Amino acid sequence: MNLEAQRAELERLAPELLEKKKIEKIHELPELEGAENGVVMRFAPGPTGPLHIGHTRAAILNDEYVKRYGGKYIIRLEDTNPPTILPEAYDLITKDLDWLGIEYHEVVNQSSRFKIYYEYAEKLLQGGFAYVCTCPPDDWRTLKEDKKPCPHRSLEPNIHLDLWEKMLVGEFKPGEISLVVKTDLEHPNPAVRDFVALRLVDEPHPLTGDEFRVYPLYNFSVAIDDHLMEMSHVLRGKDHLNNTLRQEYIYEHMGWKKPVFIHYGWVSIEDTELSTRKIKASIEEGKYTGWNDVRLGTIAALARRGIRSEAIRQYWIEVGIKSVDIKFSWQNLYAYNKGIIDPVAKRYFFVWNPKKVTIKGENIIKSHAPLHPEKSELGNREVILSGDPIEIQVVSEDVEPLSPGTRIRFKDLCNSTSETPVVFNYAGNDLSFVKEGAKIIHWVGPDAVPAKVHMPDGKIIDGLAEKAASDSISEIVQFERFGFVKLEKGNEIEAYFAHK
RNA sequence: GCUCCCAUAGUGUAGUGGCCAAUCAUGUGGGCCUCUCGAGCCCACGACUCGGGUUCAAAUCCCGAUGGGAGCACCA
Repeated sequence: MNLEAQRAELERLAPELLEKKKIEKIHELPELEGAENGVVMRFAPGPTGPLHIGHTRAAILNDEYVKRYGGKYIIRLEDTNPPTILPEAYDLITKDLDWLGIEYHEVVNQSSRFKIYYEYAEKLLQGGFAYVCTCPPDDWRTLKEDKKPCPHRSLEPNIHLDLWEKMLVGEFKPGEISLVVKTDLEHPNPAVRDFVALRLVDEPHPLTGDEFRVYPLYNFSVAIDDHLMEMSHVLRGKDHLNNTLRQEYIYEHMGWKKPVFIHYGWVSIEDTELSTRKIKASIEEGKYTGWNDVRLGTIAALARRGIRSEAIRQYWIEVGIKSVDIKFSWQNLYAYNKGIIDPVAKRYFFVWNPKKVTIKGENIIKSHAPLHPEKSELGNREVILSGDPIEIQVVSEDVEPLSPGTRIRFKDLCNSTSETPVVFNYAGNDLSFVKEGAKIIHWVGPDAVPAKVHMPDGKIIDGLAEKAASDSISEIVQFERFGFVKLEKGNEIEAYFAHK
């Protein structure tokens, strides 16, 4: 029986089986192994600047899991490299997290934990799992690349403890001494052989000043903190795969139970400047107006444009925690955002590239345009136009190509036929006109206010917005036939473009 | 150079050996619609990287190739 025949037979016997069942699948994150009794998770940014879209995956996904399983969510600011710290970032980051809807239970600065790090450094030294090295950094690295130990590696713990003491009290200068964690010099992966755990920094720290000179390095402080803070799961990007390998040596040296490590894929975000260092420099040069310049991918910029945090959350949940490398898709993010804001955004007319046109044959026309096409309860924008002839402004491109006699419906206003591209004859207000093929265009009356739309590429589109739009300052609205924007107060109407 | 990770439509995703003639979303094209180049509804387009192997049966397991990505800092 071929496919057609089978189908025909089925149709005869059990037609209901042929109906395609539409399964609305709600996309969910996969379960986490060993999470049944709650989790402790963390998000650990360096306070080098405010958060950007790239940070939100880790921040949101960890949050999602803590919300799902219950437990504790710790924000740990990894401020162990004074030169790169931006003091205001501490506040900017928690503000960004709040905006994102992250429910964290604790905020910890690593800079407040130096004594703890020293304590564990000493333990590692005592156990023979670390050594204090005074080789020139380059020499030490070269030896490591050749799988060779430096002369200090095999010395007795007592000697190291003694040097460590001297390192702490200030007998050395930065670059002269460091504390190194032993891993496996024979390891085929050069990225996991012995790594430096603590070093000297002379630059004052914005929070602790010059109280400490011995600074922990990333892999060391992370391993200590993750254990002490009792992390059950560490969910982070794949770029940390080799760091995990290194950190696991510390767990093994100390005899600690490891958390569950999960690494999601690398995300490439095109066409968006995300480098904190570069952004900071450009702000100082005046190239960007600030951290919330709409050309940027910072949380502050996205919020300003009318991107909702729920959209970002939905996007990352959809993407999930697979270890595939992905391309970030603005388009998909915008689609989620549109789903959220379209049902609530008020509609207004914005006329770019405006052109004055006249309507002859009627001296008073009233317009009631709904603020939202499906939500009549939001009310209308009422405009009364009068004059002889009546004068309005429309988008030039809408009328320029018009040949005489073309039917045009001015949306929510009236019908007309064109006499010339700028002169129209009133043709009643019966909506069947649209059915007959009239083109619908939007317009603004004489009371329109100047408006500027700031596009994400930095371009500014000047035009006129209907007066009622001033009632929605600081809201996300839709400029019909243009796109969604967020309104800001200015001398005129300042709008920041979100997406179509 | 060494090491590691990954591979389903343009993008993201479901899929854990038979129910895959492959899911959903997004996108693109078209249609419906008394008012958006919007929304909604409907239709269409579009993918298992390649080559071997295991098996009655492979998107799914194994090997190899190719391609993409990351790490090899006294940054985080």
